[in-house]
Amino acid sequence: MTEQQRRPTLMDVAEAAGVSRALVSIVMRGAPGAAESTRKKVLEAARELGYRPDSRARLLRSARTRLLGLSFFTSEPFHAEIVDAAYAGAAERGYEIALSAVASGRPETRAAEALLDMGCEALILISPTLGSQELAGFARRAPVVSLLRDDVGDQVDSVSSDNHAGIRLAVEHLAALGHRRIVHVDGGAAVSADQRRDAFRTEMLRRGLEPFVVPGGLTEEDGLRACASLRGNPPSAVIAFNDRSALGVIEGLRTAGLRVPADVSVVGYDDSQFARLSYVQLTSVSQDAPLLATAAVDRAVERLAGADAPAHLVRTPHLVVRNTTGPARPN
Amino acid sequence: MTEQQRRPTLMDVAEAAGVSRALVSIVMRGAPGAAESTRKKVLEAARELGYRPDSRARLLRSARTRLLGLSFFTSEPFHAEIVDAAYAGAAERGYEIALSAVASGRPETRAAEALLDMGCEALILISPTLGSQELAGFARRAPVVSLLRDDVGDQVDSVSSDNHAGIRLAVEHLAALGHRRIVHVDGGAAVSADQRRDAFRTEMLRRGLEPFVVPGGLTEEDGLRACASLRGNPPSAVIAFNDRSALGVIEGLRTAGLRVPADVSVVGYDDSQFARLSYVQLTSVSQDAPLLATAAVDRAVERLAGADAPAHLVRTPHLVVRNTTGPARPN
DNA sequence: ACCAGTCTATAGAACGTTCTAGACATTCAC
DNA sequence: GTGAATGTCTAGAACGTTCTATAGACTGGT
Repeated sequence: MTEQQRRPTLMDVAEAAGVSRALVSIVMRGAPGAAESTRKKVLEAARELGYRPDSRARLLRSARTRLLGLSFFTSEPFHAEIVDAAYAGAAERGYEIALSAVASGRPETRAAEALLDMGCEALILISPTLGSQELAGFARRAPVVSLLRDDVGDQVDSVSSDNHAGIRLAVEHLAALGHRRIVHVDGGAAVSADQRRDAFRTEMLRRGLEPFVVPGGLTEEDGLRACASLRGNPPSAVIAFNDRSALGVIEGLRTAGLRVPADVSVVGYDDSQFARLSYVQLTSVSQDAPLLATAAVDRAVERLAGADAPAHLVRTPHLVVRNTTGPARPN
Repeated sequence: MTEQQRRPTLMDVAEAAGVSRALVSIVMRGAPGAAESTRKKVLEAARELGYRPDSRARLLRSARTRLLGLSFFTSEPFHAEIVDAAYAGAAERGYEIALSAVASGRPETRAAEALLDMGCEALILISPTLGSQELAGFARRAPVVSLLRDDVGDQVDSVSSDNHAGIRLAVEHLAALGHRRIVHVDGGAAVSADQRRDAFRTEMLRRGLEPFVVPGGLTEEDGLRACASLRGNPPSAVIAFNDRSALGVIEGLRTAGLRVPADVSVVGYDDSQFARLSYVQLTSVSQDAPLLATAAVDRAVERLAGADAPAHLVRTPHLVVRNTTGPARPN
């Protein structure tokens, strides 16, 4: 049962195929320098023995590990979507992904250090909370790409979503439906809450509309609470900071006897898996995880290919219209 | 900017401290065999140079890597909670966790192979979908622990939650509140749906109650749909297969003009992060991610310590009572 | 004085790969 | 027919650790 037989090495395959270790290495890597006939022979021997290259040794020896380190938060469902897309993006460019989670007793520095220790050539950190000082420290050891956060100093690349554009899409959409009294339930002290709030003000004023902003937050409770403060003078439409908050808002409107979208339209932000699948069918601004993930991978690869200096890339979000927005009620 | 200076090695530290490589290794590992004075000296030199051990080399050379491989699905939020807890559990026992995700273009076999290639001593697979044939294949190379699934053959350990006990808790709770017409919206073809359905039947019959079962599924839509089929003869209480389905049920009841819990009580399953934080305040059966995670880690460690044969462990869930359950309406 | 035991330290092999340099054949150009 | 170029292969060093074996310096007991 527990007969842990030693796993076969290059040497074993070499002996079985009657060639040298180096040649087996060449064949396994798909590198040029082996005749087609021997290539077949070696591959056959490897298959026979159940040989798999040892990634530790491979990583240790090779000049280029072609390994991209990716850190994510276990507490953020959206990060999982990015992880998913990053695997595909990396594979396309001939890179592997090494994962490291930021978890309860495991701070971000630890997660990042672990990736470096594994031999990652570059780091992609999803919504890092580290100071730009510390980020710069990592950047001295390998290219670092910050994903979902752009105020990370000039030593670090960043790929983020255009918050202004996202809010503009939401305002545009609602304005086109005839809404005029639009309220933004903001994200409080959250990352990028300021950007979205400012964008809301700008876009509303540009259209000659008054920008009502209500303090909110990241959770359903925050949305619910914000909604309560609107009691007595309900808006025609609400743009929430994120989907979870939007859900709270919807809940609040309902308990106040208002229908969505017949009486009030609601727009979320994130287009989270939840918003998509849920019975809620939330109209939401999508940051597009796959897009962001591949952009981050691309940027990391470019830096490794010798791109001069860190850049701050911004991707444009798009609006996904579902069932929580509709024409404004004539009054 | 891109001055990638070579990272310091044991050799560099050894030279700086004026000792041998081997001694530095001993100090860095905290192994016995170094005088306290030199230990300080070496540590100081390492700190000075910013030395960090190279995990590739370390993993390659050491007999015991003390590395536990953990595979999870990016699509399952609950898995993230387990990953979180696994880090803590492993650290407590002096092990590290290596992560590998099952993602879109990345099947489970690939995730598991990668972990083995990295030198993991044991594998913990969260809700594996592999056949017991394939699982046994991995088990020949290293101890494998299946988490959240127990029908995995006799070559593989499993740690799962007692579905029968979970359902019993829910039925008990509702019965104690005076509910008699209780409906189970089941999980369709999902893993452990059968177990929960059977448990529901048994527990209801034991109490002389008729076990109504309605086909459901994993998502909010499934719950919503199931609810629609109950129209006309609403139950007094509903036990859903999971929290997401429970949410759909609640939504369905509401649109039918029924209040929760005043008119109908609803119990979910999973006690997901979502159910906890949400404004919904769902009463739910908790599988307790930390408990399951540490149990899985423990089991892996025991197997590595030489535990004879694979075992199938079952952990008991508990009920978290929140605001979606209340006394049955007298009629 | 001597041996056994303990503590500290080191040299050098080993882990399983990739890389560098070069050997040997064969082909090609002239 | 010669030199260069190309294609195939190999020996052996290297990557940065840990491990095994052993050396030397002390102790303390006889």
